[in-house]
Amino acid sequence: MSETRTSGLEIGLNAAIVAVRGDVPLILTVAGEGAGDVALPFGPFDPIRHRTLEIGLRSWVEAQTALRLGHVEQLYTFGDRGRYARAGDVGPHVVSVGYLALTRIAARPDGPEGAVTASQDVLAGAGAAFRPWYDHFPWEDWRHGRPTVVDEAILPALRAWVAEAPEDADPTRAIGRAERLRLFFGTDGAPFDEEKVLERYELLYEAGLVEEARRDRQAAGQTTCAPALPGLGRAMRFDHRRILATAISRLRAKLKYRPVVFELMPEAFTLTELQHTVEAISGRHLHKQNFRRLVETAALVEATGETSLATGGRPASLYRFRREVLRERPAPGLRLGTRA
Amino acid sequence: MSETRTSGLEIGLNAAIVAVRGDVPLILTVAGEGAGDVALPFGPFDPIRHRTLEIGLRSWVEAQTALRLGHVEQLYTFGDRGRYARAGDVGPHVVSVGYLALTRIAARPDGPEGAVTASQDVLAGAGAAFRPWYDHFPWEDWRHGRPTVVDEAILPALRAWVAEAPEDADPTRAIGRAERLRLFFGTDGAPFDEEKVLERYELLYEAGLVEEARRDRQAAGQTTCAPALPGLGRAMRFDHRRILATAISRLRAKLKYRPVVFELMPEAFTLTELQHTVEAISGRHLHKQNFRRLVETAALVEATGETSLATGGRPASLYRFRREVLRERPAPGLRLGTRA
DNA sequence: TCAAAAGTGTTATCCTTACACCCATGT
DNA sequence: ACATGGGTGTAAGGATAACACTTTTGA
Repeated sequence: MSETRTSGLEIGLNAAIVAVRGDVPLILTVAGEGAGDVALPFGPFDPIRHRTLEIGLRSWVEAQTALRLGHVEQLYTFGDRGRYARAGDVGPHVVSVGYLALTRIAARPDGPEGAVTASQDVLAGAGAAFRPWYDHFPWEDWRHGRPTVVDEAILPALRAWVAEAPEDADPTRAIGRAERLRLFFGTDGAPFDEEKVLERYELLYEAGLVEEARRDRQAAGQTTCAPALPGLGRAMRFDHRRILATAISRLRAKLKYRPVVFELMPEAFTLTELQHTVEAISGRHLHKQNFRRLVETAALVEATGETSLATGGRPASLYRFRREVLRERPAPGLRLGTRA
Repeated sequence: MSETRTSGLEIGLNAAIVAVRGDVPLILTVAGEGAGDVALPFGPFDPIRHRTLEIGLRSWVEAQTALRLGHVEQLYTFGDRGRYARAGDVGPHVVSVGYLALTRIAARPDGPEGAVTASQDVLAGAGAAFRPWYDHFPWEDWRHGRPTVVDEAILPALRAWVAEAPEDADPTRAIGRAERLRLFFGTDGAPFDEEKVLERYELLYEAGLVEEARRDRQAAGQTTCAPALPGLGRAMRFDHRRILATAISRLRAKLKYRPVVFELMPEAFTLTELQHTVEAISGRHLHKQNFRRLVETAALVEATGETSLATGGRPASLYRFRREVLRERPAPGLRLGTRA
């Protein structure tokens, strides 16, 4: 599952494969070359064997991981390997196409983090594992309010970086450092937009605070590279964390107009489980009553008639996704407002 | 500006370059090989000379057309050349990355359609020309109500196609022919969604109504290929019309949350001109008063103090884009509702 | 004076947000 | 009985959609 190289131009497919277990959004990772090196699963595109990029992606993912992919969506095509790419890192030239894919794993937390299901056994053999995506983006989990790492580490560091050059040197850039900080992190009265995951990551990269920035600059021969800020999550290989940021952004946006959550849910679920899944992905706390009315008025689910006893309180009605909405409404999703 | 071919895998960049003149949205096209063959401008990506795909795109576009591109955005990467691709059509394997780019041309209709501006002279030399995009998508212009071609040609033909197999044979497809017709074309009480340009085109393709479908199926060796329905606009080379459909979809969506219209407007403009440009792109008629309030409350523009006398009636105040909104609001766009 | 297009004021309706409260189960 | 989470009704505020009307120019 590591990059192969041939001469000439090559197309690589990178997959951000997402699942949710309980309240934890997970991303499938593979072990990189060095110790502690974590990467997204990667496969070459062979145009002879596969008619389209998506078919090629599904093919190697399903062969190597025994996972059944639900929704699959192209994210972005990168022609470069990070902005400060090392020559010789990969074959001469790899253009990589990023994909987001959703899959279902054993739904409930049935043991410690290390517990594996049948499909995960297969993965473990290849050095692959689902890991919580907030391990890589601790500043993106706002379910319990603004994360402490934002106030204690990120904002002070970014404010210092803003102070270095409040108005950006680059004249092609539409807005300066100060405004980007304000808009992307929701400071100084600006509303926080949970969809701007990529913007936040790129700001942290540009400010040199994430490990990848330090690594890339060092490789590019820059002498003065400050150490990365601690607490900013686990780095990934190449620009994989940027791809993951793109995936999270896209998924958080898509939730609102397409019923993609249900690709991550078991067949039957309670409304609270559904809410927790949406909260896990969007990184926001939602208002219970409003969420329920939203789901109800959107007619996204129907009661199965069963109830779940595993709640710890009053038993909850079980629901299933109402597939018919796809035929009825043009954009069926959870049109979350600013609060719920 | 035509496809070159070498051995091995190659990356091509296709650009949908959009401008607006008066009430007419335009797309830059180049002459293909055969007579009447129209294509999107195409250029190879050379990873040695250009660090990123976007830099590569801007480079050959600006070199060949003397156009200054504003907003540039990646659309989609296609690994195949149409679903019924002919072998040997292009070099062994070309993966093409589609881009949307916006540019400004002489704003007002200053003569017949053939009139050229300075930059268009350069284009004419390369066989390139801006042409109205609704030439390729006559069913997408709903500014004066539902287009006649929809009622007279498309709906009857699609209903016949639905009657052939109301429930789709393909079980992986979420919704059947009947529902797709209803949702994508807004029949039987479903609301019309002007953003579903790609979905509509693909439906017409699948139903075998557009010229490209006939061409591709014939090339794939299908014996029974009904002639394409007349009146369904000018076909394009390869899958370029699909790329253009993607571009229009994306632009219509983006209008609503990013101030991209202004990339197509001259420095100063009247509110009616702005409205007409938005209507031209979105293909919808907008309610004047509501549009004006929208622009005003969103604080997207500011008066220049000048007035325009070229209105044919009462002179109109001139406005310019208020760049500061980029710093103030997180998603500044024309949040068009269902009516305005 | 009339046509043509600019520009304004106001109301009914729906959707979003937020509040406070009741219900059914396990311990 | 009480803790825990499931589940509901309803009112305030704001945004949207639609109405009809006045103003300023050129011909």
